[in-house]
Amino acid sequence: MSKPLTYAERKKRELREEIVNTAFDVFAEQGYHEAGVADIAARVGMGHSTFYRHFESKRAILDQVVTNVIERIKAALAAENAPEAATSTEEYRKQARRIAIALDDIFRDPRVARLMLIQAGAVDTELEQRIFGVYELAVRLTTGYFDNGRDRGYLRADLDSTATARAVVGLIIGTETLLINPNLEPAQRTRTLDAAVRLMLDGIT
Amino acid sequence: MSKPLTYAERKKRELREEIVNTAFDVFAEQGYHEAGVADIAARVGMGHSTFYRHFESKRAILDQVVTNVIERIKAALAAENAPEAATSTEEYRKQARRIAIALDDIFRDPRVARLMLIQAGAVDTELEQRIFGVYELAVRLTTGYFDNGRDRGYLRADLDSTATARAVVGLIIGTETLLINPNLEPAQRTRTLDAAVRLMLDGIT
Amino acid sequence: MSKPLTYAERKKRELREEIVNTAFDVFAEQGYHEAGVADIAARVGMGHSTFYRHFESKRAILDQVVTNVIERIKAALAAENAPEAATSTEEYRKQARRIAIALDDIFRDPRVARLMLIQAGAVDTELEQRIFGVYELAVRLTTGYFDNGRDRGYLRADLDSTATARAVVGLIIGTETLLINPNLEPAQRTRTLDAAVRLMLDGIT
Amino acid sequence: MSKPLTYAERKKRELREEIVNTAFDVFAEQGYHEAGVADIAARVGMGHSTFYRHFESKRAILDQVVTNVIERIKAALAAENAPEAATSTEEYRKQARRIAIALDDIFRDPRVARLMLIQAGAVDTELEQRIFGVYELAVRLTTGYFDNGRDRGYLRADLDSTATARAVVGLIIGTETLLINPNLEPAQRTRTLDAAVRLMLDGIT
DNA sequence: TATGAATGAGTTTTCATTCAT
DNA sequence: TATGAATGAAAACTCATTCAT
Repeated sequence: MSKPLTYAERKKRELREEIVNTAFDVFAEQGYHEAGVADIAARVGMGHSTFYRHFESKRAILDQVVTNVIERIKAALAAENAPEAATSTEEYRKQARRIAIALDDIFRDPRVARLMLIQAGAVDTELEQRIFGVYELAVRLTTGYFDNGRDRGYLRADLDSTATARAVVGLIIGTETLLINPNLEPAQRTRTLDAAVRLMLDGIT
Repeated sequence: MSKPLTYAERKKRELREEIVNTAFDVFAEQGYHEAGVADIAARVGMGHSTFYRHFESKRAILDQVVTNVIERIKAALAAENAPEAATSTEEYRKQARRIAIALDDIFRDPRVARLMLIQAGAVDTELEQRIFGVYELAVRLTTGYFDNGRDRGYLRADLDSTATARAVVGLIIGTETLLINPNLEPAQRTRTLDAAVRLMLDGIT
Repeated sequence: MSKPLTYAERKKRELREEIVNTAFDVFAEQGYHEAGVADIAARVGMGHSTFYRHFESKRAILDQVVTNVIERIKAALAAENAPEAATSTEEYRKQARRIAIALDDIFRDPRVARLMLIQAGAVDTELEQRIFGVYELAVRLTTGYFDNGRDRGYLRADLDSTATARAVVGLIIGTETLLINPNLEPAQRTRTLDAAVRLMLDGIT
Repeated sequence: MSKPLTYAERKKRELREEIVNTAFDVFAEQGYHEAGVADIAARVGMGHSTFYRHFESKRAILDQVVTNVIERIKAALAAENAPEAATSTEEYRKQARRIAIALDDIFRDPRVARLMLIQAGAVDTELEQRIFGVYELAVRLTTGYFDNGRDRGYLRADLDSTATARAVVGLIIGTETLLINPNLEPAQRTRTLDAAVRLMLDGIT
């Protein structure tokens, strides 16, 4: 599928990646609107007009950054994408925990959390739609798990799978949002995530 | 406490409120950064410089809008602010539902949700801190409820109250965030909220 | 020439004068461009639109203030306006000193100095012309004194009366300008003025 | 001290100088407050935002213009900065004339005179202080000359050197101010300056 | 008549993007 | 190709003046 690349092509691709990565840092730190193309270019160490040899616009690179993150999220969700896998409550709990850990692996990076949960939604409608698209994908996948679990009998029979899936995805992104708060003691992260998983499985009662 | 107001003072106050309200609409619809003072003024039907007779700056009116919303949230939280109130599981369930409904009453207004959950965090650090401040207040109050419930024996004895409180608040704001999505069928709102409350109380298993 | 004024007319005239006086203060303190009509009105203790019942514009009141000062200067110059008066060197020295004192009486008021020597010239061409007009009037009068003194033999026969008159008027306004400097010790004022008069009469050699 | 400059650097520096020079013209002609950044840019023949690539603000370029002029004035004053130089009345007269000519060389440029003597003082307190600073420097230097001349016996023994120095500096700036008047016949300039020097040396009597 | 309210013209400044070397 | 230079569209904000009560 991929032809061998010339040295120049490889170099260019590497630079492109470096720009994306730097933009990721800069957008997360300063916010998309506060950040300037010049900030990104300066941090990469190149002239700011060179930026435009690699990306169409400031908006375009944000798209790229977001796309990358979304890919990673989708991959994390897909990895466990075998609703039939779990056959017992115990397996189910483990599966749930694995997914939680996989997602948290992505979101514990403050850049990811800040960009996806705080910045991206505020840029424009199109990006907002993309974010909501990911959320709804997660909801659909989760619905699948729930349907499977209910069919196999280790989830409540009266479970409203879609609605509950949405609540669970909400639980994840909401909790990750709260964990962005830099004033929190680090220990709270693990405890909060444990509590979230436990909440999902057993509720508080 | 309140002196009798002259007609002019009343008029001025009303206009101020109208501006705040319009700004609320405009910020929620277009986003804070996209919206201009001129947009707000035009929608109120006044010259743009008149805006500055009532507010110091664009940023200042955002503060006012956010302050108003925060007040309402605090009021909603405070209304049920009697951790000892519930003395049985049943009462507890009702109390939880009441709080959920009260909060949802506020957040079902798409302006509130868009502004607080999508826009405000992306404006600047100071506003972000205020938002986190409200979240943490909610966490503290919720922790109180949980401690009470655990003490009285109708909540799990091994409940990590603070961590769980954070997860619950995350559940609320995350779920409300997902419910902003305008592509959702309206029916999903009720079902999702029910599922969220149920999730909190009983988990999925 | 003047009919008896009604009470209302007198009141109005008084208020007008108060506004002029206040404008004088404000323009001198803050500078014409920095000062706002609102500042003047506020200090008089009236609404700012009332200002426009008494003056056409911000520029118009500056004109009035300047006119008043120019009147005073002209009066001071005219008081000694009798070129033939001095008949001896001694009388001449006294006359020169009297004029210097009379002018300094006007310019020692920092408002006058700041307004006339620093602010007024920078407003617009028309006002600049008026200021230059006063200077040239002073030059003409001084030329008259010099012609008289030369005719009577107590001034140098080779005196270029107009050119010298211009230098003398320059000496006055330049010295007064330097004396505006608030960092100067008060004692310097008298000494500097004495030196200026002495310079004019005897030179430094 | 100076590294070789690239072509681009030279170009940039030249443009910067051209902007400063144009700003000088514009400020002198229209006055600082009346002039807009757009006027300067338009006259240079560039877009108005380009201005901001070279200077921080409108105020900043005024500072630069004024700094340049002050440097020239200081240089002119320093050139004769050898109070001991003159040893006889005759030498002294020549020295005085040289200084007068050097200063007039600077101030005969109407831009210099208008900017320094009319505009700059009216901009803000900080600039006013800088102007007064130059005047006081001139006073200090002049005081040195006078002390020297008095010590050597070719100036009046009762000369109040500082006060007289201030009067002389006043004489210079005041006379230059009067010579700004565009209605004056050109011949008056020379005659007035001669008269001013003569006034300083011999007085009118 | 006196006033606060309203206004819009005008100014400075920023920054994503294009141009020319 | 890489870059600094140039640009203009846009936006926030000010204030002298007019309007309406």
